[in-house]
Amino acid sequence: MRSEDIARLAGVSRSTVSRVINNYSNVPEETRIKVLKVIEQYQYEPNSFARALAGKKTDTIGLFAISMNEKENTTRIYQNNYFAPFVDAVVDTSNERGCYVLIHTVYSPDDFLKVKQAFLQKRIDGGIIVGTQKDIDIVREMVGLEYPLVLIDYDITEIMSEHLDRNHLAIVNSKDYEGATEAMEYLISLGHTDIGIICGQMNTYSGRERYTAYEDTLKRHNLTVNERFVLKGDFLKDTAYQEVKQLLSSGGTLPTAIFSANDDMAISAMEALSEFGLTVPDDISIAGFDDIQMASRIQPKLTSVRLPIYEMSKAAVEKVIELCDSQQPTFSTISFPARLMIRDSCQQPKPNHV
Amino acid sequence: MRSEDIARLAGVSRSTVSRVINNYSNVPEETRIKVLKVIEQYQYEPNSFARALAGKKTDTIGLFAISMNEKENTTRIYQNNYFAPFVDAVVDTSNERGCYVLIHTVYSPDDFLKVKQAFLQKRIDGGIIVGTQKDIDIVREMVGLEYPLVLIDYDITEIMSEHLDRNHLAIVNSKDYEGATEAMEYLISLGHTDIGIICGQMNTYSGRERYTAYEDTLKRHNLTVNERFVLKGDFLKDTAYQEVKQLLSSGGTLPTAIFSANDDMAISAMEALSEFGLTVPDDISIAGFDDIQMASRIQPKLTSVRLPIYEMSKAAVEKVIELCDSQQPTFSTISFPARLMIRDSCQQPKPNHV
DNA sequence: CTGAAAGCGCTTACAG
DNA sequence: CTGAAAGCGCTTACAG
Repeated sequence: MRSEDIARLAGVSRSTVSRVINNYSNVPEETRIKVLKVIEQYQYEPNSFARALAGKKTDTIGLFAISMNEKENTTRIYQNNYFAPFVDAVVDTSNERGCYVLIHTVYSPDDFLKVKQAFLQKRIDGGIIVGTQKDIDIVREMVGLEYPLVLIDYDITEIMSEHLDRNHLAIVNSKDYEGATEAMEYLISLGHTDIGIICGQMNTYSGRERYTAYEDTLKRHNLTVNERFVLKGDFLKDTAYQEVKQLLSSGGTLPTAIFSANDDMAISAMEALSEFGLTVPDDISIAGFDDIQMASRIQPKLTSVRLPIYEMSKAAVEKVIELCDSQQPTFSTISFPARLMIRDSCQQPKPNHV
Repeated sequence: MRSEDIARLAGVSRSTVSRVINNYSNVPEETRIKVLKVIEQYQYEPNSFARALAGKKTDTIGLFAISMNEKENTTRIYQNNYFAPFVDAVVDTSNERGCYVLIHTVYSPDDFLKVKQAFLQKRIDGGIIVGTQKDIDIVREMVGLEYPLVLIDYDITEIMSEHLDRNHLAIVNSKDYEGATEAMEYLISLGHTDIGIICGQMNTYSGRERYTAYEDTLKRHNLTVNERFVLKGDFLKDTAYQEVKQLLSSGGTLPTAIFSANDDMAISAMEALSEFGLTVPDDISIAGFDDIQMASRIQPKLTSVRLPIYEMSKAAVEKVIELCDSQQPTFSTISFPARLMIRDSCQQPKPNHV
């Protein structure tokens, strides 16, 4: 069934069929109805490729999840508790808006070729990139392609200093610095002075922001950053687990509280602590970040900073669509608030603690 | 940059460019290299739509996740612990095979239109359908479209009796019956005789299989099915939670063990029990199904039946691709083994139990 | 081995 | 208001 068939059946030309499909105003109601009826009857759907070729949009956006250091076959990206909700929300919102979404995972720089291809082959109108380790080279290249693009969680300063703030770009961030600060202030308000951190990946915006908030808050309260308590975690469960184990078995003093740059790592830390015979929050308080589903379901319930993932994803989708539609696109930036969800994993430090 | 440009630059015709792109054998090495070099140099990518229009495949498969009864805005599908791994694995495998994947969620019958459209508009070469509540009408319609289609978790008997076993269809299942039987046998071997079940959705294949295994195993051991212990759960956390609460507060006898048709519901049940002052496994044993990530991370670690999701997804992708490629497609069926992961949530019933 | 040409199924100026 | 025609960027018989 092609538009030509519909045309014949309805007794009009392909042009007219096309006009009704594309909602042109200059077709009389009578004709429109006649054509629509035939279309309905035969369940006709215009070939999307032909439409796109002839200049229409593809009505599909790309969602690219970058996770270069998750090891193959161990941690897959959608089981990563950070990505799943984004995928969820982006697909949802796009579908609501009548857009299809093409989804692609990037585990290696090679995979990035496929992302570029998706644009070059005109498979998508625009794209959303989410994930850790988006180094500037890749972003520069993507931005250089001049297709509508939304970056989730990216350092605006970097964009600005590289003059990448083009008019087909938008950045969607969360206020990680503020959120992390809130968590730190909370820990300090409980009376903690020896506070450790499990860092995220420092080559991500959020990784850096969460760490900087940690450092700044300590300094503001005239507390020192104990290098021994600054653990590398890379946002990865395993890394965090190892690092905590190591700290525990080091024999030195321990922090009375730990702020973890994400929940996955916080939970790993709890496991490590528990295996070491330490209880949360009795012995050590732990606060996480992301407020993943599991956070409120483990024992003790994890105090964590919640990000409005759904709203962020929605904004991202709306932004790409907007960028695709507008003749006069603009560069824009939007940042969503984060908020501390206080639960059971933190309490005052034991008075007898060294 | 179009093939014509490449042709000019390489001093050949578009036909030749197309031949090297499509790996025709009858182009001399010299010419091939010459063309390839130009393509490389300009990072040319053939317009996917033009290719598709001219008869090539689209190299994209659709992944449709059906979840008609998750309520809007409460449980989103990718946070549903059953779907996330599928999405993960399907995207992974497809990408490896050089395929893009178009993903779409179906929350309502209306959404199904979009799935049909994806086929009708020729956006995809084939599709995979995963999810609960795939009723036969919809399947019949999809199969009727005559596009390569793979159904994950679908009752083969139903397909056969409806004569839907067409040659562009494949079914990928897991041995839920065997897995559930294993769990039940295990519970019985521990000494349980009063075993309850939290059912999944009975209009899904896996929901029925898991229940039937429960019933059959009890009968085989001459144990009776106590209707009071058969709880409706619909695979949903909330429903399960409510039902368990209700059973607990009913005042009647309680089962000594509960088999839950999925882990989400098992965990909800554990929450309900804990709020009621009951401990797992001391007071009541619980076994789940799916072995989601969280199963091994909660306290106590949940005994659960593991499904080889990754392998199933991979098989599904390979099957669609195979169906798309072959001129002589066949109807096929494949079923993967499930296996009980014994952890800490089950033990022998207390001797003093009524 | 290779080019000219038709065709894939649309959309959209253009002309009337 | 509407049709004929050109064009989107490919692929593939066809002919040589």
